[in-house]
Amino acid sequence: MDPGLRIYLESTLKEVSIDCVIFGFHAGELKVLLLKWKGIDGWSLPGGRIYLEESVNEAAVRILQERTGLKEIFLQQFYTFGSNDRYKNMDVEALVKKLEWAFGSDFYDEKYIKRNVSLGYMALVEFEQVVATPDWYTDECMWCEISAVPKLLFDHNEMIEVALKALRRQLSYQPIGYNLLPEKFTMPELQRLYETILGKQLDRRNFQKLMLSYDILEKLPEKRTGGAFKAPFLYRFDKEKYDRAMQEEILFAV
Amino acid sequence: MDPGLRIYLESTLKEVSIDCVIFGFHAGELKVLLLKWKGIDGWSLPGGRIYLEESVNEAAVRILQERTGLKEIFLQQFYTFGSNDRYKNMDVEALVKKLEWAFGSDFYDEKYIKRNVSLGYMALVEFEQVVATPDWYTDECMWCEISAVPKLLFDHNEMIEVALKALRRQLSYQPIGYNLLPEKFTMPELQRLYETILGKQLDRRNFQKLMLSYDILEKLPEKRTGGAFKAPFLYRFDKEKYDRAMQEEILFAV
DNA sequence: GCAAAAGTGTTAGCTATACACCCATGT
DNA sequence: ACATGGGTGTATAGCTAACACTTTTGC
Repeated sequence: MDPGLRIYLESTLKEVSIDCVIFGFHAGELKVLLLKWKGIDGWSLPGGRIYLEESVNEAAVRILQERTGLKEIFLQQFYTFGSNDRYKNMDVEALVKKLEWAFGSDFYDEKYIKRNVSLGYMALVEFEQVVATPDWYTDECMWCEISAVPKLLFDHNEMIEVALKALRRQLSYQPIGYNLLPEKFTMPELQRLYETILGKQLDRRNFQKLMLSYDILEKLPEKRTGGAFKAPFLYRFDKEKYDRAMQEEILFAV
Repeated sequence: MDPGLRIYLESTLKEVSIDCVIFGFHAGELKVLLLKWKGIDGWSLPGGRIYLEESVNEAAVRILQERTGLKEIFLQQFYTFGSNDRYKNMDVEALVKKLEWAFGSDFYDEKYIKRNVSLGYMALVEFEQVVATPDWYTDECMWCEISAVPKLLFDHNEMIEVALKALRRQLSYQPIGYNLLPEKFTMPELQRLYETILGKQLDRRNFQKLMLSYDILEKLPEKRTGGAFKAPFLYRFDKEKYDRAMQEEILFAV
């Protein structure tokens, strides 16, 4: 086994790890970041382990930074997955063989694979700013449309489902967008984001009225030029008011 | 150390454990179940460890049953606490000494106390049905009004805060009451429950209208007699409709 | 000029809220 | 009888939801 990997395995918690559902928004589509495992034909969510001396939230921030290069972004726990049959839909024997082949015969250990509690974190990131980087286990990154996620390793498909549900729920009591959109964005872009997350169409006029009524947007004098058709106005979040709305959990009835 | 306790410690996960905020409702007050530790003068939330072969949700159900005698009740994860400074407000040295004195000098082990991730579960229970039972560590149970919780061991005060916040949030998109109230209850009792959780007064007529509009209540021909004053009607939840409302997460704008 | 997207206001229906009087029961 | 709590309906304000035409721009 790679000595670096060994040190990592031995200086981190064994029974608990973190998996991240990293949501990005691009070309009118909600996407998640996936990693392809070395040596086996399987994709998974980015994840990682917790060093003994860091908090789980710190670990999540670190893992996110390692995979995306981003710091100080929206990142929160959404569920902790602790089934003892988290691998029930997989051919565990075959997977273990492949893992041993790829990572060395001492990689597989009951305590690393049989019984692991995963803390699910979800992150909202600006797609354009992400520099996706694989980890020890993986050698390829991919942004995948939420509606076209392939069968993933472990219970990661379920994790995405649960994260999406949590995200939708969150949309009803907190504003979303600060971390998913670039600094300046147009109202139609914001609307597309909401529509994508909620999975339903919204009325343009009502959406605009609603968003403006929350008093967290600043209309800029500029417009987004260069696109085809009529140039839309640009907006920016008023960070202070946005944060206050986050705190207060004002009802966002969309 | 007690041999039973030793077996328990050794057949359970070491880095992860469960703490339960068990909410009950009695005499118009929201209460939580607390346990008093043996040998030391400290109270904590009921908690427990996870056997290697059970899922964390199964463990939570088991722990709840061990402490309250109840099964099949409302129980769900609300947050996972994984700070590495979860004991920062405590005199850890002194606590450890007391624990060793109470449980044997081999009780304390870095891996059991220094770095432990706690899965916070909250339960809603019918106060009257609970037969509170202490565990290995404790010898006394107490229902404590939510507004009068003493300084607890570990970070358990914070846990109650977070649980209460989650409960309030939940109230806005799911009905609550099935597990907190006896089978038959009056509208004023239900209202008191909501008022207690939300921490604010509600209008009687509007509350009744709202609750009835959700179509999850069944009005019974009986009344609650025996009390002073006019006898109120009894209601019962229509379990099927109630469960559907839980599933659908209909907006409960209270 | 035409197709596609963006800007903008009004109205109707509904829901949330505020509010008061009578009734039943125990003391 | 009176004090206390429970039962019930209505009117108003505010919000949600539905809806269409004009403007801009690239082709």
